[in-house]
Amino acid sequence: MAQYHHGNLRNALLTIATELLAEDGVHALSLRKMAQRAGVSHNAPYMHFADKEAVLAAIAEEGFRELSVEVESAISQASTTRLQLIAASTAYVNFALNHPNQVKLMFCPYDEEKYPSLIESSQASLHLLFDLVKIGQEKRELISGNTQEMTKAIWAMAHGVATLSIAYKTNNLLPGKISTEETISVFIDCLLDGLAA
Amino acid sequence: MAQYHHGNLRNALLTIATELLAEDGVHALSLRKMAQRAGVSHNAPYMHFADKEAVLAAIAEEGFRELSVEVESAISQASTTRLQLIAASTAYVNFALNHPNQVKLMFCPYDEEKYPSLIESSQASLHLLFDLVKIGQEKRELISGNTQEMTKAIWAMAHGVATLSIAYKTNNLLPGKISTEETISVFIDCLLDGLAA
DNA sequence: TGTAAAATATTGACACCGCCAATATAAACC
DNA sequence: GGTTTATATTGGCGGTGTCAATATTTTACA
Repeated sequence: MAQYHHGNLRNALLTIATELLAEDGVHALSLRKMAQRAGVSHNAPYMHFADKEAVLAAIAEEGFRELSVEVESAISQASTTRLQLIAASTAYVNFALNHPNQVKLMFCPYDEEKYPSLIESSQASLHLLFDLVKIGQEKRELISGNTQEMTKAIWAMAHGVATLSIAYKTNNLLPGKISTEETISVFIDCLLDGLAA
Repeated sequence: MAQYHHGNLRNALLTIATELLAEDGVHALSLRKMAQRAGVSHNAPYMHFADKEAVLAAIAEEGFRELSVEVESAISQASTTRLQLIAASTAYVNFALNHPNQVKLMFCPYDEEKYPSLIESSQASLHLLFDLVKIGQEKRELISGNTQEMTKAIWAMAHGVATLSIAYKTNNLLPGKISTEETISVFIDCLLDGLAA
């Protein structure tokens, strides 16, 4: 028998929302459809989310958490700084390719005061890369320089590959190359070794 | 007196749509509001656009055209390849900061068969950068190597800075630096000179 | 020039949406 | 046990994309 109180509606809604998002994009994600799939009334979600944007922010936050897990795992399986940077960036891009609609939500402008935990989890993701660069510098595998600027240069490159890969998913970003790792490897090598003659 | 036939409704709608998009984001862009502002009935837009997506694709296409103009102009005002790359990337990022919602539409996945002219204009934008790299190689200011891969590495970096700047507009991507050009200059130098020790 | 055809715009409708208000039910607390 | 609080429901409002049918204007051709 159906109980009046769902028990764990917030989590159930988030799971459903993430599914809807992955299946048909953000335009197909509606509070009413979420409620219907969860077997509750069309207004039940408003007990757990202030509005639709709050749902999107929660999905984005969860995305940063999952991204951090994958990037951290990838880093731990590589030895040199160069290989770690390739591994981390590959994980970043693969995550984007596996969750394109979620990643789009992750990099939308949100009100920081409304969603402080979102900012927190996004900064945690970036911090993984920062530590990588810092250790690389200490190991003398990277040039000494402003760690933060170097981190953001690498981040920008990985993020650019990720977002462009999403936009041009059908035709590979780098024709001829097959895997994400090969593609990323080329770009990270460019960044580490430089393009100037 | 108001005429039954508008005369140039398609262009008028596109102008209005671009305004609505810039003002309040894609969620505030509705066919009905466009029609209302243009002074036509709520179904008149369907004479000129198959559906809402077609409007978004048209806005994206126009965006690539404007981007090309600005990037080309920036390139022509710089001398060395390094300065041209900085100028082009700065123009790219500034365009993104000036038209954030439009840029988001420009880098969504579209059906290539539905919007062939959109693909065309986007490739034209990328070609500007490709030519820049190729000439840089010929002038021996860039290393010899796969021109396409190098182009896309630079593109990815510029695009990453652009999209991250949009997402984190409020707090500058690079605290301490002020202008976009300074920020970009740092990153392009990273890419040209390399980060490996 | 007159008329048929095509292009353009309108009215009306439907299902869906986010969100608000009022109400009902269940749980928690003392 | 009774009150307070959290949770969920019903009902409704204005807005949205899109379809169908209709009306008007322009174009094209005889």
